[in-house]
Amino acid sequence: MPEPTFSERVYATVRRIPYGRVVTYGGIAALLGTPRAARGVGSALAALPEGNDVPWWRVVNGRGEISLPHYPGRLQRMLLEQEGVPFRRSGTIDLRRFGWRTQFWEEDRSDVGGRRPAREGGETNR
DNA sequence: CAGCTGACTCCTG
DNA sequence: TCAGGAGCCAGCT
Repeated sequence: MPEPTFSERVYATVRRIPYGRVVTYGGIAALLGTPRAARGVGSALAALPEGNDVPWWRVVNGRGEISLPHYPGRLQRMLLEQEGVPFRRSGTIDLRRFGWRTQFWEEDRSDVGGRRPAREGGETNR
């Protein structure tokens, strides 16, 4: 296992999320060093097999809500509430209180979400 | 190797 | 607060 795939690294990171905490897709991507790969994180989790040891339910979107519109039984919400993570009436989670390492990327999100860091000089680095 | 798709995120009106 | 549009990534066809 010389070069773990992106998905492998995603799973490894998700396994480190503490019980009762949640992380956003973009947050996982940022921890992996690729803050713009939030979509890739979603794809990786979507490919998870049934019997896995990855707490995928602790991953939510940037607005603190479940990103599984077509998943039956509200399973993710049930599991989170079971861990003590409360949902507001609007169906969102307070990431400021339950987000793991949330304040870390609150300091600088200029790289998150498909947006590139400004680079006004217009200078071609080479 | 080109083209699509999607458990994403951000900006603007 | 909500809808529309655009950008970025990994995995599949």
